Amino acid sequence: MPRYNPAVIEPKWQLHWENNKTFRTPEMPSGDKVYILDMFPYPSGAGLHVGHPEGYTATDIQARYWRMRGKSVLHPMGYDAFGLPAEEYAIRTNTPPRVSTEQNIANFTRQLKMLGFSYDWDRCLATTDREYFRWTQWIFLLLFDTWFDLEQQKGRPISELPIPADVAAKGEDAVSLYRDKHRLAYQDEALVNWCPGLGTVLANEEVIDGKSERGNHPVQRMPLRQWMLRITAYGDRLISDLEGLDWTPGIKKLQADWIGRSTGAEVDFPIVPASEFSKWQSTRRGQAYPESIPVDVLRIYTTRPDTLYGATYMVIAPEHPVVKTITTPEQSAAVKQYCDNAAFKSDRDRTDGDKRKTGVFTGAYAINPVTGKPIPIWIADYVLIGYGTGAIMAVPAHDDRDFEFAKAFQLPIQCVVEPSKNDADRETILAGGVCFTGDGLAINSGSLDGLGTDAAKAKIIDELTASGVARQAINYKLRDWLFSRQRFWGEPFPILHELDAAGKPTGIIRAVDTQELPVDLPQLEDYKPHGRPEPPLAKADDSWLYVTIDGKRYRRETNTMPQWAGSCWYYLRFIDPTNTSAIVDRAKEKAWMPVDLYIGGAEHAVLHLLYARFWHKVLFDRGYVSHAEPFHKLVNQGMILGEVEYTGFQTASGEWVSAAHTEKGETGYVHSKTKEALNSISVADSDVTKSGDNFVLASDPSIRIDSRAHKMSKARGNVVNPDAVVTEYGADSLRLYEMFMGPLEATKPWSTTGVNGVRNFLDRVWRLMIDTHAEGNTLVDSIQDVEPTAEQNRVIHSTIMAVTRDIESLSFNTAIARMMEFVNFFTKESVRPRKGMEALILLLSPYAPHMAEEVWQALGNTDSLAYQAWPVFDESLTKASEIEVPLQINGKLRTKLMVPADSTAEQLEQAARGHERLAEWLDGKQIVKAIVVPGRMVNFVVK
RNA sequence: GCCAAAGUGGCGGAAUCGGCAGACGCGCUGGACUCAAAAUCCAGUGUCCUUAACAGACGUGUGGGUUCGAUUCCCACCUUUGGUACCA
Repeated sequence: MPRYNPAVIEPKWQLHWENNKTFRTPEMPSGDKVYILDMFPYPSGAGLHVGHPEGYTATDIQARYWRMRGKSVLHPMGYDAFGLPAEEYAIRTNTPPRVSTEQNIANFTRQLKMLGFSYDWDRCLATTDREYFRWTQWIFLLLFDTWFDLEQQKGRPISELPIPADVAAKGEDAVSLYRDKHRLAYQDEALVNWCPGLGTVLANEEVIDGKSERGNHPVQRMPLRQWMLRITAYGDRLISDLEGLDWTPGIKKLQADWIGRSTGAEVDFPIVPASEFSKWQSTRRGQAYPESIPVDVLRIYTTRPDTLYGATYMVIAPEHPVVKTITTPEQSAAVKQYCDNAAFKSDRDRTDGDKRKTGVFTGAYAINPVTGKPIPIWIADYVLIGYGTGAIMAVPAHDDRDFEFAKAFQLPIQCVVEPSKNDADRETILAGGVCFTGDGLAINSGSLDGLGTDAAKAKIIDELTASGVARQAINYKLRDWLFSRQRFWGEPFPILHELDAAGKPTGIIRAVDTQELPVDLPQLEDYKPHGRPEPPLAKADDSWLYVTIDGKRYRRETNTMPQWAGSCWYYLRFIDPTNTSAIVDRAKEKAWMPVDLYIGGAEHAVLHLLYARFWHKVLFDRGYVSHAEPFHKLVNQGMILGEVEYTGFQTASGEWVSAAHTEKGETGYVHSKTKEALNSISVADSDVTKSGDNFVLASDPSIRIDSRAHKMSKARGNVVNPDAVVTEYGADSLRLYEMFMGPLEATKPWSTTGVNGVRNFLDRVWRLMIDTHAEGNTLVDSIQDVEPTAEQNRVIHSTIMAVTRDIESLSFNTAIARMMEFVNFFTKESVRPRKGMEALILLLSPYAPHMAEEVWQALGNTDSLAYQAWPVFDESLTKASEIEVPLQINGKLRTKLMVPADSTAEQLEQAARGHERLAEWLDGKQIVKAIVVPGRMVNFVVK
């Protein structure tokens, strides 16, 4: 065969691997196992993006490498196919979602196979498979059957939930409702994010800036009865278990911050006339801190109980229940207007713009329980109903938001924390003129005076706990997970609502028997959202919608699960994809889990990983999995940007404007002085030159040109299609290039000439071994069965050493560079020992498997190299007998010296002192000190 | 604003522990081969000074510091990218 032709070689080997089931994984690992997982893709209509193969190639290299090292490797692939985009695509193309999803999956599969990934395709699954979502529904029922025992910090079967005597006394229905309230999956009337544009409610995590993450539609808040998952119960464990994971500190922190655990205190402020305060105080002293909030108090949460003496007013959220009861008649009109306004505002409007504080006075007062003074109660939307108790004590002297609010409404500011003596603003802070949020010494605070912030916090909590006014409390930013969606293309809930004789729901719910799973989606002609919160499944035929069991009539739950559901546990199903009696076989689970390496995009750093960890912990508590955490090592691949573009700016009349004088306006770029709209002009590479730190127009250096790589997008027209790259350069070139671009985790721009460069390398490898003039795959004559020379051995063994080390540390770019050096070296050698050539092909095989197989065959092997032993290196052969050592004077490199590699420090120094070039430098100077690092360098400090 | 990551030639990037800055690739320049081109092979390629060589000076965002020696460690600042946004 004359030339390297991937168009022939690649399909040949793909077919070979498929027919021979080369990458079939054993049911159970033999010896060491390694589970290498990709974040499975969403099979969109657009097909594979060049970002996908980046992570997939990295994991494939790992999988192929560890197979050659003799481990049992589990390396599966599947599809996350339920969810909004698939449904929107289906509506747009007027195809049923199941049909369009299957088409998209077929296309993705074709593309993935075209790239030669070594997945065990027999384990492929899609979250939309009935046999898959049967078990997603089963896990939901497990959540439904579990309550969280706070004492044990553990999920337990609902049947073990202690029922209080007073509830038990009220009968079976009361017990049933009590249980429902404690389940990990529960229904709640909650203020939800309703998105009319998508026709569904969204999780907090799916709302960004008051708009839907998907589609950027406005989101409103409205009360709706929804399914919730009690993820907050696992908040502490989700934080503390991060510790043992091999994730970057950044990602861990992101998760911990998202969960947002804070410790502080809940404090009751009585809403009573000042004259009755002491009476209230003495009643409280005699009792425990009440679990539910009494009618005569406003309960707040604070992380700064040490500043209680500085609380000069209170603020409650507009949705707070006491708004109705405490507002005075004089204020009621203003209050009503403010609250109505807030309700109509989306979160976007609330947080938009300059965040100027707004609010209204209720007319009511509460008593500060430490000073006994009445302080006014205000309503403001900067206090959120969903966090803490929905009410705060405002300490304007020591909280930025309270300070701004106090300034806006002329409320008193009382400093109670003294800043350090050398604080520049000390006097102003003490006078209440500037807000001070740092730690300091308590002042104007009764018994706390003189204590540091932490000590003051501890003391005030002790005192108030003793007098029944406060207690220590923990809060999370994380909210319970809103789990239902009003869309068609998702897993139906396996839940039945009991109906009375008149067909009205009784409020009693029951789980669908696990034997009846899966609950399939009904056939629907019209599944489009209609902008009302009634789910599309409600339009199903009665035969689907209504069920009679033991003479009782039920209506099916018509909400569906969010897209996250299926991806919360797919890694478990890969272990045992066809099991019909359990989510996964216990022994297999124990043998294969946890996932040893998990690679995917950083966009899943919070949501997917948090949700999956939560489900995994519930499965763990209930004894279905053997590890508390599913993903041991996590790596986020960086984004691949489009090619670098040079952009210049011109006025409407065609005059160039330097990029230094432009800024981003509302619709595009404008002149920073005149605000005149500018046109962005793409400038050719050849018309640009570098000047200082910037690029400028070659014809006019005063015009700065913007140079950057942009995100790939259809609108910009810079999307690179993997199909086209494979057609032009081959899959091995695409794989190799994506690994050669730079570190896996870095964001990096695409470069077509770069792809050409690695293709060039593969051509060189080919010519190094294959005689391009002969018929068939004949080796070049220079490959001979001889022992390598010492120099050749050095190259061979140091390459094996470096490539092995780099592959294990995921430094693929440097591993490829080492192989290029190997090829550059042996291209010049007229005798190429067969051993060395075989080693190179094995080293290269995880990166460019098709070509490697082809050359391996030409080298006379009949089997696939997929399970060939990885080359071993002899470290003693990697070392040269003589090395070049730099000689420095005062830390500056002056010359170099050839010495035997094993020279001692003394020998090195002697050799250096005798070096003639150095003598010139030492002339007339005195050597004060000599620093000698054997094998590294010599440095003389001279005067 | 806050959090995270990052700033090295014309470009992507490399440099286990603080020890020869710029591996490898792209691009560019020159040469060989060719009628010619492509392909291939060979050589060169951080900036500046000097006619040139030898050599020298400078050089890892900026300014300081620690050190015999700093891309690497410390402090301050600037810029870029990503995330996040009133969580009391």
